[in-house]
Amino acid sequence: MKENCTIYNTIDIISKKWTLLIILSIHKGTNNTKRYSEIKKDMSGITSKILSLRLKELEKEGVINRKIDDIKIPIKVYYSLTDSGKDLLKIIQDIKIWGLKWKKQSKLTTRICNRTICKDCNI
Amino acid sequence: MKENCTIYNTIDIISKKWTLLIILSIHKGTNNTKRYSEIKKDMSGITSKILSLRLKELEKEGVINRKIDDIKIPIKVYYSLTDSGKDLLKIIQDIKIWGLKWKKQSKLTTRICNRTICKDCNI
DNA sequence: CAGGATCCAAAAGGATACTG
DNA sequence: CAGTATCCTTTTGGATCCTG
Repeated sequence: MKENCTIYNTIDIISKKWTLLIILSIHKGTNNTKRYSEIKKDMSGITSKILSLRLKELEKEGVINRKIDDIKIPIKVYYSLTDSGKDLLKIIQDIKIWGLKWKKQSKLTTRICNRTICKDCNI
Repeated sequence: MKENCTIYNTIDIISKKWTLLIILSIHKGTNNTKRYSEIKKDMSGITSKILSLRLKELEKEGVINRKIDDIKIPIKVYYSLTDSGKDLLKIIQDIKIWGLKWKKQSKLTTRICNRTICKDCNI
């Protein structure tokens, strides 16, 4: 089952901690692009190790692109969503909608993101 | 971020190992209902500990219902999807579609579920 | 700036055995 | 049948320090 099930395998890709939030963060950037340090600033609590790990995984999975500008120091690295990455935004939004619909009451504060366009998530 | 983000929290609920597959398995049952042992039989590889753990989590989250029939021994326990559980099926299907669209080529055997209605997943 | 390296803590999951 | 209990392994994530 594990080896052959599309859902099982796909869940494996997208369900890791921070992953979907990272995709959202990149999506928020101008032209779907954001730099490493900007993403890190968005994710309060993430460490550089985990962030670079996730970014590597996502790049390997073809969900994001990595573009390095090392013409001048300090170098800058830009991450952007690929087409498949952009395709994930719909799923992320559906997950959000499900959460708002069914989970809003359970762990709630007024600070939770509950607008159609979320202030925190921008989705 | 962790505390207030709907997506972050919702991901936490649905991304655990086996969770979505369990939901699918229950969905496959007659009237969206399935017994513990039947679910276990569906998930090749899962242990009873993990299965009962997931079922408890999902019940607590209001995604599934648990109905016990202990009139005669051996007792039987029936699990079914709640409305919020049924609502997740759409998301699961979208995840599958995403996986089939973007991941089919990457780790592929012909045995992967790739029909509109999957033989393994029934979704 | 964008990470890599190292070490460590915690969590998650699996194997096995047992029970009302 | 539907789980528990116990023990153990693996995975994951975090803290801290370092570097081209």
